[in-house]
Amino acid sequence: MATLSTAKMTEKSEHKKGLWTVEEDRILMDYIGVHGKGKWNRISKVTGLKRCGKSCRLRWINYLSPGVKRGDFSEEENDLIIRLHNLLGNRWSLIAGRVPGRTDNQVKNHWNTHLSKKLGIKKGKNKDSASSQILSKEFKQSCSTARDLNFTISHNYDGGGVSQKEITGEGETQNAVDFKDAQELITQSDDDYENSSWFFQSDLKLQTPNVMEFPDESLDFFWHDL
DNA sequence: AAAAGTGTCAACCGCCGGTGC
DNA sequence: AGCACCGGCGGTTGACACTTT
Repeated sequence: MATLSTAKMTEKSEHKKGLWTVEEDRILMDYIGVHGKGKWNRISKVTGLKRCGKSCRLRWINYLSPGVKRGDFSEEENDLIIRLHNLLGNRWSLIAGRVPGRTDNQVKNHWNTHLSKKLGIKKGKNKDSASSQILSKEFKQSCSTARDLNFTISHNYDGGGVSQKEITGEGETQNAVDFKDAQELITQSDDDYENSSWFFQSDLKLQTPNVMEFPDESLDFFWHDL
């Protein structure tokens, strides 16, 4: 929480670092109350607050924003995060966008400190789990909007009863219908995630990169009943 | 009681993409 | 086209709290 004790000024920058004080929070809140969000780099000029724009933005998003939920994660939230992480990898902002009241930083911290342990996942440079790393640029360029999408989700199940599932969509209505199938795959997960037939990507070869290329809003129908 | 070890999480950093000039 | 600026992202760090010895 905010404290006056350890904050230091750097040699190079006039911007303060470290934990935010109550007074700094108040200044930032006042500024946003008057000017609204955005233009973060102007805050220090307008208010005299010795914080860089990035720091202000982060403080607002992760702490001061009224929509931010505090406290422990519920079982439902854990469940949702695990499912989404399995699907999206370390796309924390995308995951957080589907967990009401939680920020990407909260979700990321919670995953790293609680859920990854719970699931027995070792932290490391696992590019496989962070499947966003292997996105195709061509795909990115070709999928600028949800309506443009012709997506394919492939699953290789050994034990899940589905050896190969391909889902394609052409236009919004068709997508909504076809994604019910995808949703079924997702909801096949049971309570024991460690034993879940769809959890380990190395076994599954769940090819999420395509899915992850969807614009955030285009996923609404996909997550609808998740 | 105190030192050492461990866990948690707020905040920082570097990078990247979008935008405007 | 090239540059600067800004906002956003994921990875990482470090201060503090808590637990163990």
